[in-house]
Amino acid sequence: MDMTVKKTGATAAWRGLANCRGCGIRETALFADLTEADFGLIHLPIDEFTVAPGAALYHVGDEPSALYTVRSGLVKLVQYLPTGGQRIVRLLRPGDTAGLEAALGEPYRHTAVAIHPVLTCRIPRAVIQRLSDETQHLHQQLMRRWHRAVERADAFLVELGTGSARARVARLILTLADGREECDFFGREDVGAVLGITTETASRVVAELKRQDLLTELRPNRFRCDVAALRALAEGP
Amino acid sequence: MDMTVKKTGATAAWRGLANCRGCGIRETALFADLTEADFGLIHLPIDEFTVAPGAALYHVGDEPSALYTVRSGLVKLVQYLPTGGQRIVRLLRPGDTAGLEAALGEPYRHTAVAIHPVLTCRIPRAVIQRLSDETQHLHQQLMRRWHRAVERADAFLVELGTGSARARVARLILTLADGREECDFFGREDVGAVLGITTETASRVVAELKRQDLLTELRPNRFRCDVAALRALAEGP
DNA sequence: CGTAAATTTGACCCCAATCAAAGACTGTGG
DNA sequence: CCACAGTCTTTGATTGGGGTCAAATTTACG
Repeated sequence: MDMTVKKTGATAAWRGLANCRGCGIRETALFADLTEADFGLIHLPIDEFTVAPGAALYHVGDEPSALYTVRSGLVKLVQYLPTGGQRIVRLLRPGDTAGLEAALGEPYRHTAVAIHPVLTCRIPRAVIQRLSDETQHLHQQLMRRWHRAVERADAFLVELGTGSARARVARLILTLADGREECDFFGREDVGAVLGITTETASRVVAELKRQDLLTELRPNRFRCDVAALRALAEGP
Repeated sequence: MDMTVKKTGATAAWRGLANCRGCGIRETALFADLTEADFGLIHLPIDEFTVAPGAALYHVGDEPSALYTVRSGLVKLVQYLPTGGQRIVRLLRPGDTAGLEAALGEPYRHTAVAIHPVLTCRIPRAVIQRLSDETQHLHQQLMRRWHRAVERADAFLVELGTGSARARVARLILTLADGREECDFFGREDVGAVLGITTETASRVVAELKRQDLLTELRPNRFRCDVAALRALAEGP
C-alpha cells in the first residue's frame, strides 16, 4: 500500500483558454446561470487542461489558488491515514467541482487525482471572489456545490461503507453505471480505498462477478453489467 | 435494531425568544458577524428550545421550514438504510448547524435527534433568505458551515470508518473528549451506528476499556479517559 | 522481448457478526 | 418501600467473512 500519486505518464496538458459562454456543460457547471454582464467581470484567464490518469489536479495543503470543474472523466479525492494508507473520500464526475474550499481561502483538504483521463477548467480564486462580490448567481451555485458535496459524502458513508464486500462493490458499480448498462471501472487498489476493503478482497469480488457473468469485460476496465442482478446484490449480503 | 425515534420523554420544550445580540456563543454561531443593522432585518421570531434525549429536531423529508443552531448538547444526524437499519452520518456539537439544506429550500436529508439534552435556536428559512439577500456576512457564514459539514463528513469516513473496532471506539472517544480528560458518552446502539459496528461489539470494546482503566465511569455514561493510552490505541490495531 | 506492475488465486487465521441469555438500571404501580 | 416490567448493557459460544502473507498469472510498457 504505497500509492503516492503515480508517476506513470503523470502529466497535465494545457489545452487552451476556456470559452465559458459556449461551454457544453454550462447548465450543470459552476457558471451555469451567470448573466452576460457577469461574464464581463471575469478578467483572469480560465485555463482548460487535460489530466492523465494518475496525475493530480492539486495536492493536500497546496496554496488554494483555484478550484476546478470536472468537464469529463473521473477524479478521486484522497485523504491519507496516519498509518500511511489512503482513503478515497469522494469521486467527482462531470459537472462536479474539486477544491471548493479554495473559494473560502481554506487549504485543500484532499489530494485530487484523475482516475480516468480528465478534462478540467481551472478557475482562479480571484475570479470566484470578484464574481462573489458582484453577483448573487454565483453564491447560489457555490452553495449548491457544497450541498452536493455533503450529499456525496453521506452517500459514501451509507452506501459504500455498509454491508458485505459484495454488496459494496455492487453499489459502487451501480453508482458508476448511473442507470446505463456499460460503465468504466478502475484499479482494484482504488476500489478498495473507496470501499474500505483490501485490494485482494476487491479483486476477488470483481473476479467472481465476472465469472458469474454479472460483469462482462468489453475491454480492460470497461464493463457491461447486469443491472438487475447487481441491484439484488446491492441490498442483500 | 428498531430504533425509530425514541418515545421516552421525547419532548421538546419551548424556552423563549432568543436574544441573538446577547447570545453567549455569538462568536461561533451562525449570526457571528452580523452588524447591528443586520439585526434590524430579522422580523420573524427565533425560538429557543430544549430538546430531550431521543427527541427529534426534524425528520427526513419534513418541510424544510427552518434550520437549527446547536447551543449545547449533542445531536445525531441519522440516515436510514434500505435494509431498515440506520447509520449516524454526523454528530453535531455546540456551534454547529442542523438542517443547513433548508436554507437552499432542499428537503431535509437526515433526521436530527438529540443524544444529550439539547438547547437549540430555530431559525426560520424566511429569516435566512431575507438576511441572505441583504448582507454578505451571512453568505460567508453559511459557506463556512457547509465547509465544516464536509470536513466532518470526511472525518467520519476516515477516522471512524477505518481500522479495528477498538481503534474506532478510541477515536470516537477522543473526538468527544476534544482534548479534555472527561467526556460524556452515549448508548452502545448509537456508538455502533456511528462506527459501523454492531451494538454488541461496541459494548464489548467499551467494557474492556473500562476493565483496563482506560475509561473510568464517573457516573452513567460520563467517563474520565486516559487520553495518552487512547491515542496509542487510535493508531495501532 | 524482457522487466515491472497489476490482477488473480491460494491457504490460513482472526476479528467481528450472529444468536442467545444473563445481569444492571429505570420508572411504574401496588 | 418494594416488586415487576421494560430497556440497556454485558457476556458467552459459535461461525463466517474478510484480512494477511505469499505466489502464480496476466497485462502494460519501454
